[in-house]
Amino acid sequence: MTQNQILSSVKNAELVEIRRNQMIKGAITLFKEKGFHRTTTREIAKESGFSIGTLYEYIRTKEDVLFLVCDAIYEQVHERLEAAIDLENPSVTNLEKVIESYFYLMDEMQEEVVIMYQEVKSLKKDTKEYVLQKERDMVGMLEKVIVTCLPHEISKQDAELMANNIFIQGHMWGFRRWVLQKQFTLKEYIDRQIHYLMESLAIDRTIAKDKEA
Amino acid sequence: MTQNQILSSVKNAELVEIRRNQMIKGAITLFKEKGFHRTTTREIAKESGFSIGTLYEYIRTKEDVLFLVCDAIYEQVHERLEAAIDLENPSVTNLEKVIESYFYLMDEMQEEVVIMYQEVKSLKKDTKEYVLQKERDMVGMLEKVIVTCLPHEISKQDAELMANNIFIQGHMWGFRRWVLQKQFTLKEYIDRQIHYLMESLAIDRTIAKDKEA
Amino acid sequence: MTQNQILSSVKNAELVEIRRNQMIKGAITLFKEKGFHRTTTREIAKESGFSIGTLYEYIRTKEDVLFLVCDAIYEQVHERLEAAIDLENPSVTNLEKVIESYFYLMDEMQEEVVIMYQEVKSLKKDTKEYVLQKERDMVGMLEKVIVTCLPHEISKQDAELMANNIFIQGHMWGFRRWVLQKQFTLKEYIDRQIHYLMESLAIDRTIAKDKEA
Amino acid sequence: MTQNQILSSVKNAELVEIRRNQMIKGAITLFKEKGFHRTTTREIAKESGFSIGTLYEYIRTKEDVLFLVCDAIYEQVHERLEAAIDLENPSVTNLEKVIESYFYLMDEMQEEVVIMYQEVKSLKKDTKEYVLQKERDMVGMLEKVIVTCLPHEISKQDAELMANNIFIQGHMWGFRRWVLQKQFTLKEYIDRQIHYLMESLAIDRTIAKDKEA
DNA sequence: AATGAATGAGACTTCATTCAT
DNA sequence: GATGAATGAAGTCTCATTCAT
Repeated sequence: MTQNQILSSVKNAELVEIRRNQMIKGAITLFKEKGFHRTTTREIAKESGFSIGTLYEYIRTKEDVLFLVCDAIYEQVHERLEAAIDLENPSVTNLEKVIESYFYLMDEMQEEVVIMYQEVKSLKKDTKEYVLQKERDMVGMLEKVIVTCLPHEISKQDAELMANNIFIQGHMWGFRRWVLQKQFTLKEYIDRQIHYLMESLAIDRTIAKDKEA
Repeated sequence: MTQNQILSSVKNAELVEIRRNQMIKGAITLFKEKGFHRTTTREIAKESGFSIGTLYEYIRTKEDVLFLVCDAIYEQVHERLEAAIDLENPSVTNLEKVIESYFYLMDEMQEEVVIMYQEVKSLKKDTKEYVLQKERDMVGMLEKVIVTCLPHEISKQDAELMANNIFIQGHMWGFRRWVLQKQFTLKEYIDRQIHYLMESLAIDRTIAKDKEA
Repeated sequence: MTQNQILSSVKNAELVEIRRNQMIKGAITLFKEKGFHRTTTREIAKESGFSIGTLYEYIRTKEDVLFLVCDAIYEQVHERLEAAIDLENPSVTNLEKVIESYFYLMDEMQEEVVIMYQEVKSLKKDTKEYVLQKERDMVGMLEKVIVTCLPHEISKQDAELMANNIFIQGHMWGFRRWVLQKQFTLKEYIDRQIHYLMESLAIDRTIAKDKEA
Repeated sequence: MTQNQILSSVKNAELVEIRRNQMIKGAITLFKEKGFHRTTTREIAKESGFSIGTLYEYIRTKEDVLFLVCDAIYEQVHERLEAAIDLENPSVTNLEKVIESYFYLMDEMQEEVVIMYQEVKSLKKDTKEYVLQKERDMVGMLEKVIVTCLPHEISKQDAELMANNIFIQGHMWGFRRWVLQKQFTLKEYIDRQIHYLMESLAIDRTIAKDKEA
């Protein structure tokens, strides 16, 4: 579905998926280590377990690999996030759980997140748009959870701001790890961040409670 | 002072500073556009207004330019931040003012910030350490303001967390501009972020007020 | 066998040998003309009949070419010298024949010898050691012939000295050609050098004859 | 006198000589270490104790430095050799003394000799001719000593051959030092070489003695 | 489909030489 | 006479991409 933006000379769709997944896995390993620009296509091919010739049977340019990687990363975040969200029973507790899940996920995907921060800009306009849209979707999911789970009204704008804040606080755990992970365990980090997020909604909650009353 | 880590064949220190500033200016322009890796040393020389030979009279390698750029950016942030901080008269209002100043600064330096996010990783161990230390210093300044201006006690850990949050919320305005700057004016963004930051300290403030009483 | 010290990205060993031989041939042509330092890698590639990219598929650095050339030259000398030596029937005549063959060989390889004299010093420690060892081997072969073919005893030291003298008298024909080849035909040169070499062993020979008697 | 082939913008002849001697000294130091091609003009200037600009006041091109160096080396050999030769009282002992002196000189000037072997070829036609002529002169001096000191007649050709042999046996001590200087002390080397040289003239000497009788 | 040898544009960097001060 | 900053041609090497097998 999503990978179809990238042309391949190989017709067998199943094979294309297999090879591209090998490629994504190999590329992420390398990008984590040395970044996109310092990684060569030969290295990607080798790490993926096939030859440079074969690599180019499945992509057209090196940038295609970057796109596949970015796409795969967001795809993974999307899946996991979706699985964590349950809008059937909205509640503040529920909101907290989603945020907690998201933070745990970001801990797992620290290095992938760093790749995104560093390399997305290297994508060409079109593919960049596409990847950024996926990112927006993800923030949108958080935003929806906020709006749905809060007991009181919150402006669209404020909801978006909170969603963005949560979003990057998740990333921050990864890309500022050399500072944060010295001072906090993951659990502490999550607890304090959620604590402050909830605090920042306090007054409104009071008002909301008044409304309820 | 800070540039002295990079060797130059030119002896005249004053001239070195002039040329390096030209170089930093030119490089930032180009890095904003196409990033460090896609910018060639020839382009940097040309944009700086001198020949490739002259460029290499003032640096040893291309990476030196990146270091100079990163160093200059943090230097600028440091100066401006320092100027904005007044610890003589600590008060919550004062804290708000510092945060506001910082956000305005981050608006001005959006693209520089993006460069840092994308390219710092390309620095070699030593220079990276140096640059990251400067970053830590900056967060440290925010942390100190928080501790000093809050009317109540706050744990070292929490102060650090808040400082980090503020720090990256400033960056976020720049590197997520395609989202945020569609929904917020700068003033709105600053207002809402400060609003929520203050809220998140609410309970404590109440306690503090109780103490005062 | 000997070329294996130099890494190649190309796996096919047979092809590596073919290309390297092209390269050695091309490089020797150019080194004769302008020396190692004044010859560019592009020129070597062109003279060898392939592109600069291909050149670097078979070597890592320009110095590798020099090593390959030095190695090939000594390899050739070695083979030819070995073929000329017959230790089954040691005799003074036999010794004279070996020396003669060696001088003829040095005549053929004049320019290669000049290359060695001028450029070996440019090799890095390791490869230089390797090449010099090969040279020692060659002198060792001459030394062995001397010891074996002389009818009388000769000290190890003297044998080594004679071998070294013969060795460089062979070279001298090439690197002092602008003097010697004006005054001597090759045959004359060989005759007179052998004459004097034999004379210098005269007394000993007499002693030897006495012994025999 | 000899340096006058090289143009200088500086008029003061005395100064020119001073500066050029500094230059030659500095350059030899560097050429010993890394050869002509790997030494930069900047390094030569620095080692000589003045600036690159000044260097170019006294020469026109880098090759001029090489010429000055080669010229100076032969000049020195020439002077020393001349001092050692005394044709007033020709005798075999006298010949031996000259050869001995020459070998001692070559021991002192080992590295300079290596420079000559490696770099003369880099000189342009004209200057090369000039330097080679000086070399021929030196061999000529040896030749003359041989002819004069030998008690018997020797053909012009043979005298030249012997002179050339002696000439390069002197060099050999330096450029094959890693072999010879392990096996011989300087004294041993000289003794054995002279021994064999004298032996090679043995028969003739006998004849000569007959004549005398 | 898979391979890997071949290609060459283009990157970084050096360094001999000049010339204004 | 001395200086050293400026220049840019030219060198080495890399690597994305192609294509014959």
